Amino acid sequence: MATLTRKQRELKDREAQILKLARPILLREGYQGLSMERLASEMEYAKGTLYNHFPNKEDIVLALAVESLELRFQMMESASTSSSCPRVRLVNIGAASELFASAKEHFAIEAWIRNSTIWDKASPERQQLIQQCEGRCMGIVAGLARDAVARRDLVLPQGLSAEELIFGFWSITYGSQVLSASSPSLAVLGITNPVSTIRHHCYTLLNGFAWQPIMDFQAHEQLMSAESNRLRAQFADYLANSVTH
Amino acid sequence: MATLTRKQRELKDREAQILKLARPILLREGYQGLSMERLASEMEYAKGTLYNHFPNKEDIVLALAVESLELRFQMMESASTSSSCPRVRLVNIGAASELFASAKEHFAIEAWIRNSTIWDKASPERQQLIQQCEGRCMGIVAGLARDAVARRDLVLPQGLSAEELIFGFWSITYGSQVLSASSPSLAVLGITNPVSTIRHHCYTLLNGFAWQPIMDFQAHEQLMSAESNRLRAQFADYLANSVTH
DNA sequence: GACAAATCATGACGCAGCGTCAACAATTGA
DNA sequence: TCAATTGTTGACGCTGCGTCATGATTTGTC
Repeated sequence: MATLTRKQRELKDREAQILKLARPILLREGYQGLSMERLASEMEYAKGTLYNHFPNKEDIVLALAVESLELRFQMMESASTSSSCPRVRLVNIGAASELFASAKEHFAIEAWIRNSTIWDKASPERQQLIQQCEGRCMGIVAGLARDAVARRDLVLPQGLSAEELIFGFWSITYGSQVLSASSPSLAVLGITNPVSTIRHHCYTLLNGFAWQPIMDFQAHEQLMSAESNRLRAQFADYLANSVTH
Repeated sequence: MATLTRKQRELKDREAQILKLARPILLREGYQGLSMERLASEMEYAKGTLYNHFPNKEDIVLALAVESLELRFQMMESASTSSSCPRVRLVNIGAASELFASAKEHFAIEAWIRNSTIWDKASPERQQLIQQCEGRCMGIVAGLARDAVARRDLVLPQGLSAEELIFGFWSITYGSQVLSASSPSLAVLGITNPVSTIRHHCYTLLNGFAWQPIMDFQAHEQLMSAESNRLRAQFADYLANSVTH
């Protein structure tokens, strides 16, 4: 019977299945394209069953974001342990952030959850999970800055904490990624290669803070592309798979 | 008659009236809170009449954004002509940008239009208007950078155009503003004063590019707060009025 | 001032999509 | 074997967008 053949499919990790189905829809057709009825019918379940797993549509988006942020965290952690020199580690994290943003099916989710319409309707539990992810990411990078201070590679300017110093890099990276993704035709404005442009700014900012070892931009670029390749290989599954599927 | 008393109200600038009504709703209750029926009933018009002015709900949001960007442009222009020294002018524009972002009823609109769900459904005409505003803003700031180059206050690094140099400042400013507005509790992460933090980064970046005249952070701060006060006074009407009303 | 043409206003209607819930089915446990 | 519990279903209520036939108002013309 039809009922039986569906029952054979696991009942356990349906939540993961839902998310797996929802992610590409959200990527390809946006928030409008994702409807509970559609999700239900494509899964061959009734709508009510979905609501046994998620209290509302917004919570599905947050759940996707948790998955994505988990990936971001892993990439950042991998990048931050791939060297012993704090400045190099920070640059490597920059490469991780670039790579993450290039995977639109992950990065775009972050834009959705910063939308108050979505954030506010999701469950507090899920909201908290996201904040934890964010906190852990900040923890990695701020810790790294503190290492640099301990080693005397970096002197924090009067009035800036390690977290606040990192916030600048977070802002410029995230800001440029948002603008690149949403500003229709940066190229028309004269910005042809935003990624490389922002690399240049981060490099200048690092030198501006006199974060040792000072290097030239060539060396900076070489570090970034090397780490970028390493990460791309390490996380190929999570990046490529989810694009095609 | 009831019909007459409403007719007495101007028939001409109803579009402006609609926007005036819509803005505070959008600010206070978000995109969900803004409904065509509500807008219509609060204006004492039928829904169909609204659709004589705007093809859809999204277009209203873009129209609001055009108004806001117009204000941003004026503030930037005022800031950029309030000194003859390019570096000071750029810092003043930074103050304008801070001030603009502090007016949530304007800044929040920008977040909405970067949402593809909204952008894509709006009319091409309105989309184009927005892009023009953006272009004009970039024009001011990039022109300023070019002035600096002409005066030998600034040497563009190999591979960066004036626009690309400006893009860095745009990204860090905008990024920090988005994060401040949407990251629930930056303070928990250790960022207590994002605005002043980003001032510090911009200052460091300017020095990093060796943009003359090099100054100390004290001087930078003083410039910013002076310009901030000047702008606040000049644009008091547009900032305060729209908050209360 | 009378009448036609053009313009504008109206709100009932069709439709899509969210979330609920009473009814029903399956599973568990004794 | 028969509760009791747990899981599934889809029709239903409701909100809100955008349309359009109908009717009102204005404009233009003689």
